[in-house]
Amino acid sequence: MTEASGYGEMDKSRIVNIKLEDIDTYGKNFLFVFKDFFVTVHLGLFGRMLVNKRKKVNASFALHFGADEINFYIAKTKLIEGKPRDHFNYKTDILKPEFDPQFIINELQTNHANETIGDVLMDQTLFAGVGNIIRVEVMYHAKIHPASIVKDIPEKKLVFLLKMVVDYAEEFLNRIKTDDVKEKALIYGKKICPKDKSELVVIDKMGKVKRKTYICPKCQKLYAEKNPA
DNA sequence: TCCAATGTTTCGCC
DNA sequence: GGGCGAAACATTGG
Repeated sequence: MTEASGYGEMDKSRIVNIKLEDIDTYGKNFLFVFKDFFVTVHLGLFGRMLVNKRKKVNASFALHFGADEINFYIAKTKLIEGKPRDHFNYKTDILKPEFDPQFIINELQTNHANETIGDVLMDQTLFAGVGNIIRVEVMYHAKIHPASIVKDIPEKKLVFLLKMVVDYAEEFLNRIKTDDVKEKALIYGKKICPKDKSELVVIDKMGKVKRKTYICPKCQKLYAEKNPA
C-alpha cells in the first residue's frame, strides 16, 4: 500500500493504494517500480533522502507506507511508463553486475572516437553513475590525460580504465558512507601530485564537460594523434 | 558575506 | 533546429 506526496510537479495521482513492486537504481537515479510504470528520483547536487525521518522543510517527493515513509528533499522526479529496462541500458551502469566493459568500448570506438576521454566519462548514457570526482580520480589512476582522444587510446588502456571505473566506484560508495571521499582522493581537490610532488594543473571548462578537472601532466599521458595523414 | 560544489534541465541566441 | 553557453534550481560548508 502506497501513497505519494510532495511539492514536486510530477502527477502523483496514480501512486495511491498500489503496490510498490521493486526499488532499483540506474546511475544516479532511484527507481520506484510499480506495475505499469516507474518513478525516477534524482538528487542532483543538494538532494537528500531520509527514511522515517523528516527535515523541517517540506519534502519535494515522499512515499508513504502506513506509518513508514521515504522523504526526498530537492529531488527531481519523473513518472515513466513501462519497466526500467525498457528505458535504461543496464550494461552502462557502473555499479550493476550487468556493466559490460566490452560493450562500452565498442560504443566508444564506434560512435565517440573523436571525443575526449574526459568528456565521454561524464556521458550518463555510457557511464551511468560517473560524476566529476570519479571521473577525475579514475583518469589519474589509469594515467590517462583527460584531453586524450578516444580513438588514439590503445584498447588495453581503455580496458584498464573501465576496470578502474568499477573499482573506484565501489570505493567511492564505501567512502561516501564514512564521509572521507575528498580526503582520500588522490588528485581531486589537491594542489600537488601525491606521487611525484609536482604541481598539478587544474583546468576549468576543458572539453565539453564544464567541470573542474585536476591533472598531473607528468603522470597522465596524453593520447592524441601527432601526425595526421 | 560570499563563493563554490558529488548535477541536470531549460532558455536564449546565433 | 543544432550547438553552445548561461541561467536556473536550492543547500551546505569553507
